[in-house]
Amino acid sequence: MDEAVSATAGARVPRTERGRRTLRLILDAAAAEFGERGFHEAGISRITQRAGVALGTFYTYFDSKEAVFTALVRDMSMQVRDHVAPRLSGTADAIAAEGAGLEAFIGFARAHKEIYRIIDEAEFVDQASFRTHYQSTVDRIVTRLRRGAARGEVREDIGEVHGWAIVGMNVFLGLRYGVWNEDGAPEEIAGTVNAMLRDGLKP
Amino acid sequence: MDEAVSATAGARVPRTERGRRTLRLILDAAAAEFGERGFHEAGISRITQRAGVALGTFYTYFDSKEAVFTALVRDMSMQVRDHVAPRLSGTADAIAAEGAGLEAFIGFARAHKEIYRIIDEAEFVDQASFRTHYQSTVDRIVTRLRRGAARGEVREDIGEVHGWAIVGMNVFLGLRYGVWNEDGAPEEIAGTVNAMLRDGLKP
DNA sequence: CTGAAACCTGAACCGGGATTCAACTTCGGT
DNA sequence: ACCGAAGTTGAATCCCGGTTCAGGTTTCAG
Repeated sequence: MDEAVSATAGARVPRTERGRRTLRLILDAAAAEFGERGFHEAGISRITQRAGVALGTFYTYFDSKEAVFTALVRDMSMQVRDHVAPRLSGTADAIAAEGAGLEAFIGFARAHKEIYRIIDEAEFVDQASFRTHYQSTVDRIVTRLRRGAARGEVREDIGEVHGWAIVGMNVFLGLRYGVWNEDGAPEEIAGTVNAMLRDGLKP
Repeated sequence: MDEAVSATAGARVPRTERGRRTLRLILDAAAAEFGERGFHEAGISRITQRAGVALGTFYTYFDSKEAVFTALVRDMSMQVRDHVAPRLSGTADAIAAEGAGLEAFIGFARAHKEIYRIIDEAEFVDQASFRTHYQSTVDRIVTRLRRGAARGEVREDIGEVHGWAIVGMNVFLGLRYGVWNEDGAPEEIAGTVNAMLRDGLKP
């Protein structure tokens, strides 16, 4: 975890170098704690222990347990985007790009199994963050596909529904083949989905 | 809510008529409470108030808060299946059947918005129930598609990956177009997905 | 009718953990 | 050097809700 501290809106901004260091410690500890135990089982005191700071220090930087969580959702959201984005360019066409996106996402999920315990648990802890994350993900997908349509690579009638369908696929495949069990190579899974996305399921 | 009480394994089985009535009251109250507030915000005392019984009565039927929740997940899971299954037959082919399944699911989600606060929150409260539900859903989809493949209606290489992809699509579309916002007719959404499933996204 | 099992009641218990705060230490600019 | 701001500390406070239980009521088989 080496997110830019600037990314963590909602946190009180440290004025000194020491403060920045401490905030980073707390943030990383929180990601680990929430990732392992989920929001409700996680404890502020456990977070501060992990971080190696006193309990009260936490409240120098965050107003509440919910506040760190929100900051983390935002951060993870950006991490996913930044990890997937570069893998999209250099693909043959818009459909191949979505396949590459899925492959990158599964890889990310394997390396950051805490992602579901943070972003997805937000559905039940901090709906606003959850919706924002997925809506913007959908927006990016739809934009990419429409550009592909303009280039004649995909059908013309791309809409939000396609975006939500693809996000849903990716999320569940990431959970099943990234977090729960690492059977199957990401490339193969992405390949299967790619074929389905390109030609459909008909024989 | 009028689930068969027999469906609720995990609950202590009532011996008298009065007992069966009370258990049903608690179960329905719990579904409403969990549906509105989510697992952690829900309260046993609030459930018993809704049900119109004393606090202690709850523990005549369930060992813990988790226990009712598990019973409810199982019950909702069966309700979804029973609502979707009949809509699958009478469709033109295996691909059309999946479209019909999605349409039925969105309808169910609109009528039972508590579904995500129960089945999906189980990912963070009772993983075993969550996995069982989705694995069996995937199994059903894969079985259907393979039968379709045998009839020459879909491609031969159907595997688990296709099943998880379809479930993921359905879950996210149900959340977006069933629970969050009812814009768009289920038939249209299902139609869009159907076209995608049949022919893919290529022009 | 009757007595034992089944059921119901709700006040009291209890543990856990989020949040506060007043005293103390370190930092950084002058 | 010095001082105000920034940061740190952890014991104490506070609240909340899940669970227990001893005593009462209802049911129903015989």
